[in-house]
Amino acid sequence: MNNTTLKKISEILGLSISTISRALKGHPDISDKTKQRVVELATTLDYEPNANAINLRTSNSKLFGLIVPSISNWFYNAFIAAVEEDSRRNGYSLMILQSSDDPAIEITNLKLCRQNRITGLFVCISPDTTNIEPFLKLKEMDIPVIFFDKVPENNNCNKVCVADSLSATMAATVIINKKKKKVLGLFGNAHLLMTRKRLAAFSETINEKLTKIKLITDHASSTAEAEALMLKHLKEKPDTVFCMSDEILVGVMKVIQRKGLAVPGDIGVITISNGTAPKLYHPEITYIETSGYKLGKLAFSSMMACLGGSTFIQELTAECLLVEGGSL
Amino acid sequence: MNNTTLKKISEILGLSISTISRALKGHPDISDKTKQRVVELATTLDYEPNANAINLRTSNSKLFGLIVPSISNWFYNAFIAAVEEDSRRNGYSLMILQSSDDPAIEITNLKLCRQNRITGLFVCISPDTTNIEPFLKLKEMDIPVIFFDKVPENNNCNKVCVADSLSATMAATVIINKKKKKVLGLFGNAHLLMTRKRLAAFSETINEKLTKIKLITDHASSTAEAEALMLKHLKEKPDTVFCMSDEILVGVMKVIQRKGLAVPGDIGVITISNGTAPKLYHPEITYIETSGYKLGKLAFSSMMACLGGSTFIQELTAECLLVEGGSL
DNA sequence: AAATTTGATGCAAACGTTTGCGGAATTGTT
DNA sequence: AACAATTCCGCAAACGTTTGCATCAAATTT
Repeated sequence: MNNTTLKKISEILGLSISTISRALKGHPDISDKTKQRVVELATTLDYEPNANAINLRTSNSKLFGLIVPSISNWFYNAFIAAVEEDSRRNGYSLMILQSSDDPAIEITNLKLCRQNRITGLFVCISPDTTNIEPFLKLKEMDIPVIFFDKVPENNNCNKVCVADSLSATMAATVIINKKKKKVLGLFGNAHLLMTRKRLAAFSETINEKLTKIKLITDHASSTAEAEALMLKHLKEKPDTVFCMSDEILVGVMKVIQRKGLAVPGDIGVITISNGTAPKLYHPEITYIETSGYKLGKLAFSSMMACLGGSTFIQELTAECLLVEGGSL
Repeated sequence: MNNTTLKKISEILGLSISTISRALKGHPDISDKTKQRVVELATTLDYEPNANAINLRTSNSKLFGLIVPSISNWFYNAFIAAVEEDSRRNGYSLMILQSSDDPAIEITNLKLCRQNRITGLFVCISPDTTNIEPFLKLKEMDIPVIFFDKVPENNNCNKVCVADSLSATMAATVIINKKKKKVLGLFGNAHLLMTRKRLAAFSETINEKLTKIKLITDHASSTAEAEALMLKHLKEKPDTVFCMSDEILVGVMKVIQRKGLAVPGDIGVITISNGTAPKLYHPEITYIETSGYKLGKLAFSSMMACLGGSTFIQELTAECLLVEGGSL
């Protein structure tokens, strides 16, 4: 372990440790000549400051924690990529932990974050997390917590979310404008807040405009289930299918391929998505973009605001966007 | 900042810091009664040991670094998930950094790892990284470095790789067994070692068996390019298309969908993949699995071996596996 | 020439742990 | 009753930094 320390440099140069420390960070008290000597030796010795010592001394870890159900997910991927990018640019490191939808692992991960004295936390809670006390406790310790995507209903915390209602409304509007007559709406797990919001907004929009659109809705909590439901509802001859998420879309598209249906000739397709899945098909699927990347950027700026002293509790929403494919 | 420390506990209990420290970790020198008192107070005060102080004192960070070109990638995702899982289970934390294929960012990330005194590093170098000296320097400092996936040609380092040649050979064998006559093989960026290996193994196998199979090969370095090439080569009426990677597969499938071709009726498809993409289509695409997850597990065990004192330099290869879809 | 300012550096404490060693009180052994 | 062993605990140094304050020589001012 060939670790260079300030002490080692100071001994070689016959200077004190504090002089080395100051020289290395360009403190005006130190003469240029000394600075140069120090910097030179430091680079040849491959000196790297010990982050642990610095954090200990300054109690500023420059480290964010990020807890997410799974990193193998198109949406979270994009979110993480954005946060990682901004963190690095701002001199922060990121500790990424996945909870696998297990509240116990979530607690373990949280503990890890605390032990590492993170400066702030980004967290997407698992669906089964009922007790968010441990997270709020961080806040009491002046460690900002930004909840994202799946957020607690509690409203005394900072949240950044996808625009669930708006995105569903936008999708519905597109469908209406295209003069569709019979729509199959496939939604996710019914007990998720996200699902309830999207379902409400979608059916409300479809119905309120007196469009005489016939709407069939159902819930699938996995791709396989979506596939089965699509197969079933196909008998009712919808002219359009709306998918609440990528997970659903993939199931739907498998049925469409299996049945050899033409898109949009035989059936139109529209989905809400981060953008990855819609681009896998031909024609590309028209979708309302709810970008994980944008959400990540938003979360980061919210974090920086908190660190900047803002105690303003807010719930932010990432803008969404219609991206036209050729599927409708 | 309501941080409980050993000192605080010791003052409340009228004991010394060392006693608290020992009590908390079940040291035999401490009486059961004291231990109980200490543990009790520690939990009510939400004591969490300061990892920075521990690392500084013990110079053992229990932290791994992981540098990867991009985390938004099906293969790396799976790899990361595996490493993250094993790390947590073994009491390690993981610092994940993405280099965006930029050698400069790679260096920055490496520096971050060094400053945080990581215990070991997993790294997939970017294609443009020519100088791996900085990585080898870590090794000299007794910090194990496990190269994965895209590894340097230098053979004095630990590597874990996908079985490039074998996977391509397996795919070719499947094609031969299915008595295909005219095969289009689409490969990736020609200057990558991986591509060269796969191309060599594939065409060698196809040709050597005197199968009279007609083989057309080409190189695409993006999905869009693959799409264009597929479109072009379709005129030559291949009965089978082999894709070297997911990236290629997606482009190929878009053309197949666009042309309304039936799989496997009009054309057979086989690919090498981590498994995500092939399952998006119907019928599911037959593929040779090169699992990021398995590779992650392998990398982790290799890391643990190094930390266990093994100085044995080795290049490991993850096994691969034929997964039958219905596309051939 | 004395006093003051300026410039460059060093001292030492602190951050929160771990751990070798030493010490006092209790218990056990002849 | 004298001694040895055991049990339980505290002292203090060390890990590598940062930083307020002190120091001291040289340069400047009076």
